[in-house]
Amino acid sequence: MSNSWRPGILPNLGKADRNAVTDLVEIKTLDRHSTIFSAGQQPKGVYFLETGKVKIYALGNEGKQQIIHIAGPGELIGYRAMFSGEKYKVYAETLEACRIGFLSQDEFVGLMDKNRNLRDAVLRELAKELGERAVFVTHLAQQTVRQRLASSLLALSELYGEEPINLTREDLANYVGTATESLIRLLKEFREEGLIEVQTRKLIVKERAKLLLIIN
Amino acid sequence: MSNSWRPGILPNLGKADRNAVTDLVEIKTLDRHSTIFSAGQQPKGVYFLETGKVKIYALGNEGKQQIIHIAGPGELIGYRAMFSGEKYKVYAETLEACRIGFLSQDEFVGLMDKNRNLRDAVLRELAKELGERAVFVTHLAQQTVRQRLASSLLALSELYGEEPINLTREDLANYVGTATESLIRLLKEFREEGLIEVQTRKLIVKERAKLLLIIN
DNA sequence: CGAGCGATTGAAAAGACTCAACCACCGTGG
DNA sequence: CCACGGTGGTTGAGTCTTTTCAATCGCTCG
Repeated sequence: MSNSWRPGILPNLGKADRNAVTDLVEIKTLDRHSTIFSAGQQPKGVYFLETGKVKIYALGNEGKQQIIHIAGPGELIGYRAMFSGEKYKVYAETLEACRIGFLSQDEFVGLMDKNRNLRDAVLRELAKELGERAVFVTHLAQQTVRQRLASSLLALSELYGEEPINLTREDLANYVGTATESLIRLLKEFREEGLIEVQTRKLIVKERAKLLLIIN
Repeated sequence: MSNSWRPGILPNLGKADRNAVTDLVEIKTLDRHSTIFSAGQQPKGVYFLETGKVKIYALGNEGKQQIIHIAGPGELIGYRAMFSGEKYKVYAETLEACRIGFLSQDEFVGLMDKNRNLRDAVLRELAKELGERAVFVTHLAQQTVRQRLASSLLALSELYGEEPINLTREDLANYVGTATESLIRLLKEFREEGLIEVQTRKLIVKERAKLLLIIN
């Protein structure tokens, strides 16, 4: 039970266990704006995102996207619906060119049967995400858009690491859960307050501490 | 892969598998307003709710509760944090007198090791809840309070079955994710529109179809 | 009977959204 | 090489939902 649990299933496995999964996939390259799967489809297996970023989003009644998660390199994608035996409730679409592999349900479940570490990692990941989502629900319900943008920028800067955050205003708005125009106005405020640096599409978090203060 | 998957882990197991779990617990009675566990505590096992209702909630920054889930008879509670190896992120508190049993982590994990059905049911339940929560996030972000109240009333009327929904205005507001006063005003509207019947604490859904229409 | 919690109402303020218009950048095709 | 079209970004104004604050009510329980 170490504290350094990283996002995703695979990053927390040892090299051998991880390779047991990744050796089975054939990596293909996908362009930006490619759909990996769509809501309503029956899951056939899981996807391994080797490089790139993928947005996972649900569609609201008026067709507005709610981005639930942005997956990064090393993550498995699409396992939730597979395990629940349901159809996908969300869409997965590449945000940039990605290298992605596929593993059929039979193969993956076969590995899980043989490999207790993998089984535990899957269980643990599902449980962890469920907890995160409880917190997320609370934030969404109780925090102002300003606070949520601060949270989002911090989370995204983790994901993007050294690179600047690179999302359209609309995607960012759909991630934060607000209107595009509201997001733009707040970005402007944050820039004027020196919290972030903005180069059109590229955002750089400058003052983590102050963003944390906004969240409070 | 039947379609009639019911909420919770145990209700979807066969009688034998279910009893393997419930036979190990010693049922105790808890009064209304009893705390089962609190955020920050280290999980020691799981709880089996034989009868009664339990609210699961997170606390926001200003101390406001966000009710994530209301558990009913037959449900297991508290497994998420146990599986993720984290401390509880949420609180569990009885909404009425309850009969509850406890099963230690070792006992439960031991059962899972021996019983594939239980293992699968746990996995499936976690995956299912995770999907539900994605939909919930989308609703919270995109729907009006009025729409969310309609959804909530429908969900709660499932849980309460024949009996009227029995929650304080504050709990209901914290479930919907709104201010108590806003909730009260909307309840009044719904009552005037004949959608529900209100007897102080007891709510009865009268017009399911019209509530669905509000959600759209 | 009084305390206190839960429920209710009114009025005002605030936060966020919508709509509409306009700008800016970029790749394309003439 | 430049005009064109389109997508994405920005701004302003007005509206509306929802929250907040303050006050009142009413029931229940010791």
